[in-house]
Amino acid sequence: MGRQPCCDKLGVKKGPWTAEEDRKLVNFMRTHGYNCWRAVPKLAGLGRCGKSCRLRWTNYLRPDLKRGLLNHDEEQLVIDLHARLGNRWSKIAARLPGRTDNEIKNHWNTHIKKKLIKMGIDPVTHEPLQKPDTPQNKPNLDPTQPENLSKSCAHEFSLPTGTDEWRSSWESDDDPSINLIWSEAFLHDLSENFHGTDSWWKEYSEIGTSSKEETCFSWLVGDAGDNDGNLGFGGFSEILGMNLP
DNA sequence: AAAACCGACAACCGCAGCCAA
DNA sequence: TTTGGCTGCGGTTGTCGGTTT
Repeated sequence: MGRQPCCDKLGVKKGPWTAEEDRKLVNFMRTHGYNCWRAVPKLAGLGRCGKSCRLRWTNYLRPDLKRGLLNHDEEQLVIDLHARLGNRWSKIAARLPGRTDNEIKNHWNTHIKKKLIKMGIDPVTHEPLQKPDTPQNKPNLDPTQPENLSKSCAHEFSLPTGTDEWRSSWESDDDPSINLIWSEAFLHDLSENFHGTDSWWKEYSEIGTSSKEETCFSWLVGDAGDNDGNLGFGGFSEILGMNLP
C-alpha cells in the first residue's frame, strides 16, 4: 500500500535547531501541551517535520530532563537492565527518571560499551569475552559453595566501597570473581541451589525477567546499593552472612 | 598554525506496532 | 478484517568541538 510520509519533505528544514526554533517549540508546548505532533510544526510556526519536533522536545527541551553525564549509579542500572532487556532503550530509559532513550543509547555506545570491553565483558551478551570454562581460565572454585564465594569476593569486600581502589578492582580484566558473577554456570548453579519464597522471586523478577538465572542476577547486583553510586551486592552479603561497609 | 583525526551527542531515517474508521 | 494514519523505537549518520600530529 505504501505509506504517506509523515510530512511534506519539500521545504522542511533539517539539521541543528536554532535558539529561535527552540523558543517557538517550548512556547507552543507550554501554552498548548501535546496534542498531535503532525500538527505541531504548523501551529507553532516551525518549518520542521512533526517527527523532528517530537524528537527535539523529548530529547532536549522537555523541562523534566536531567542534564549531564550519567552517574555511576545510573550507569550500573543501565548495564543491569541492558543485560536483561537488550537494546530496548526506551524500556531502559523508563527506569531512569529524567533520562531519554537517545541519551542512554548514546552513552552506551560511547562510554559503557568500551568500559565493558575493557573489563573483558561482551557488551552484547554480557558474558566474559574469555569464557571461564576453558581449563586455563576457569576459576578453581565451586560456585555453589559459600566459602569459595567468600574467597573469591573477599578482596572486593575488604576494600572501602566507592574508593578508586574498590572501583578499579571491578574494572580489572582478569578478576576471577568478575568472571564468576557473569558466568552462566554460576547463575545457573545459584538458581538451582537457592530456594527463595514466592514473594522473593516476584520481587526480584519485577522487570520482566523470565529465567531463574536472570532473577538471581538481579538479586546479586541490584539490591542494597547505596546512594553513592556503588553496586549493591546485597545478595552476596546475604550469602556470606556479612554486612557491607 | 593548520590539517587530520577522534569522540560525543544531536538529529534523521525507516520500520513496527497500535488504533480508529 | 482491512486499511490508513500516527507515534514511538532503534539503528545510523551528521555535526561540532577538542586533541593530536
